[in-house]
Amino acid sequence: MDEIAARAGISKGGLYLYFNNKEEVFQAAVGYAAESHRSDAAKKVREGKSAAEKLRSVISVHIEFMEEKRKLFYFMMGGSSGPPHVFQEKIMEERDKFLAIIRGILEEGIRRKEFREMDMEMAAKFFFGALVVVCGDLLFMKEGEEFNAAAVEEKLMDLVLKGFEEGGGSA
Amino acid sequence: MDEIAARAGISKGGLYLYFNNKEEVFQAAVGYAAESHRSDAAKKVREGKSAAEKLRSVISVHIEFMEEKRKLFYFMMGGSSGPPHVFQEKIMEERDKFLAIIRGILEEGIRRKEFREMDMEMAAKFFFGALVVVCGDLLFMKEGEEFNAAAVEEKLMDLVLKGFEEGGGSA
Amino acid sequence: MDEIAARAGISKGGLYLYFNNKEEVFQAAVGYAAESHRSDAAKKVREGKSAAEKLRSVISVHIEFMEEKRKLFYFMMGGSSGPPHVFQEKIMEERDKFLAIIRGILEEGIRRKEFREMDMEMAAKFFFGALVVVCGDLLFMKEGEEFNAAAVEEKLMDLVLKGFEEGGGSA
Amino acid sequence: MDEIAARAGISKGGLYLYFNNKEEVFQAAVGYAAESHRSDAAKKVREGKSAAEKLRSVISVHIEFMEEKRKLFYFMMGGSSGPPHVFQEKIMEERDKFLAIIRGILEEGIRRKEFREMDMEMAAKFFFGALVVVCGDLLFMKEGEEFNAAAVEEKLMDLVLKGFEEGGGSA
DNA sequence: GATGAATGAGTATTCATTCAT
DNA sequence: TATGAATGAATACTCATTCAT
Repeated sequence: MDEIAARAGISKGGLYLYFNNKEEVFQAAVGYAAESHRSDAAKKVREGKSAAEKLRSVISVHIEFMEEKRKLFYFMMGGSSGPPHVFQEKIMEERDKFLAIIRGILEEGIRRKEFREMDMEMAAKFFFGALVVVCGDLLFMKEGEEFNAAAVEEKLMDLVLKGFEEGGGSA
Repeated sequence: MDEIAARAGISKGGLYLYFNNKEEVFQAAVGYAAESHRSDAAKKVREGKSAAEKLRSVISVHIEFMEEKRKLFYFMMGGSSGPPHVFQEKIMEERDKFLAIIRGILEEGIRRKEFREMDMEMAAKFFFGALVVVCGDLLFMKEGEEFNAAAVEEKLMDLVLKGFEEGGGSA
Repeated sequence: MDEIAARAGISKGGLYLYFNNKEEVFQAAVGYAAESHRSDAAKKVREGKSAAEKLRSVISVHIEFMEEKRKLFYFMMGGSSGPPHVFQEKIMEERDKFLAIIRGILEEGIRRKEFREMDMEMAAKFFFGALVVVCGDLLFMKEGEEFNAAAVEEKLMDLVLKGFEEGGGSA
Repeated sequence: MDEIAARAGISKGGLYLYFNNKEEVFQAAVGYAAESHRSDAAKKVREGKSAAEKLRSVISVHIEFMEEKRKLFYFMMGGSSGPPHVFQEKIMEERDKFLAIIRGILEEGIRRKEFREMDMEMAAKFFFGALVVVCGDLLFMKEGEEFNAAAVEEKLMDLVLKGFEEGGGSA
């Protein structure tokens, strides 16, 4: 809390005027970041024409998020005090809201026959997991290193849409 | 450390005969688990005929791992004290070794024309992320709930191989 | 201080316009309560004909005080922060003034041959202690419970005047 | 806790090996002191022939206690953390056990016709209050001052047995 | 004068680490 | 070798006090 207060530019006691304990600070930080992430995603998704285009928007928003929010990410991992209360309930809660956005896109894609029939619950997690791990590298970039967002976006979409298999639909 | 010593059936002081500090205990635990995970995976992978079959083996081994090692997983997440020392370097290190196995399978698949050309670095992370998040639910299963491993395996493989797109090669 | 200010109907900062610190607030509160207690006692004592009647007045005023000033009493016991600054000097100071009133009654009683010769310093404390502890129960009365003031007064006076011994002067 | 640990000659952490929190330290200290006080009193009381002699024993034991346990008394008044949880429940609890001893003596005295009929509950508090306040002075004695225990004992017993009234049984 | 947001010294509690036995 | 009692640095939280408005 000392450090958080210092970074926030207020006193330790001041933190407690707005939050009752560290858990609440944590939740507020996670909640705020997740909400802005989702609203960024939702906005860009709305602009997409096809479901595929929308998925691509989610990817690009996530990449931006990872580029900007490194610090917050570290805080989220350091987490609130004590054991990982069921793996940081707040994080899981926000994750689930994010998964809902993805599921929405999948539903639309299936309706439009852009995507094939599939277990959407799982497919959403599939996409989310792939996205998070692939973009996770952004947290470990050194000063000089480059991260070609456009290329990552392209390749990720390709894998998501066509899978690994040779002779897929793209042929 | 009290709890770790108790579970290990030795004294707290005894722990320090074998490890210099908590970080080392953590690293040993993670290292051991990851190694056995990898060797289980490697063994089963060797039995697979096709690259696809091998990827499927990775999935089934991971599911077993998650079912058996819940406790360890919590420990890994609770982690050593303090902030995510560069996101738990040891975990990342072991992850990278695991990614290497996956990359190996991908290479083979591409060579055999089973899989198409792709950025293997990214594809490995893609597969790994999807696998981890989809199987992460196993950590939150309640006593009574069921987890149909065979079905999960099936669906995951299908998504990995053919992607989301309608009219893929499976048709 | 937050709570005190709130109860006083002014702002926390305002408290510091009238008092320099919490200790002074405490002293003022104790002083005020003690003074009004003493003046109530003194007035009723003046109306008493005999010394015994006057002692009885002290008892009845104290009972009223305890009934009305519970809250204040808790505050006095919670006290200012830290260790009992020589057992709350202010409280002792006010106690001593109260003891003086009792001593005055005893003197009068002895002069009038109502009371026998005795160490008045001690006798005053004797009376005061008995009074405070017996009436202390008032602080712990539950909502429904009854406290028969008249009966308490009667019994206390009887003990004070005649003591425990069988075959005392009342016979 | 820092200070308590220092005085006890152990480390702050060490305190927590034996007590779970400050409240428990407080209770243990009060409990221990009260128990030894009561057992001292009980022992000396057993030696007394008459009920009066027994009451006198209680007085003399209490005087010794006050002389020896000043420090503890200060601690008890500084109390555990927070507000006077219903006036320090533990203290009240121990006080009640002490009152029971006094009541026992009173019962015996009444049975033997040494004492007259009276409300023993109240009489016990009466005696206890008088005793505590009269002997409370011991806490404030300066270095040079004298406290004549025998004289205090004598006078207190006289007041308790015969009361204030002129022409009592002592005549 | 009056306010209440902001401060930071102070305190109870935890837990990785040590060391006498 | 093995133990576990003891340590003390670290940390979340409180609350009397201040001061810009």
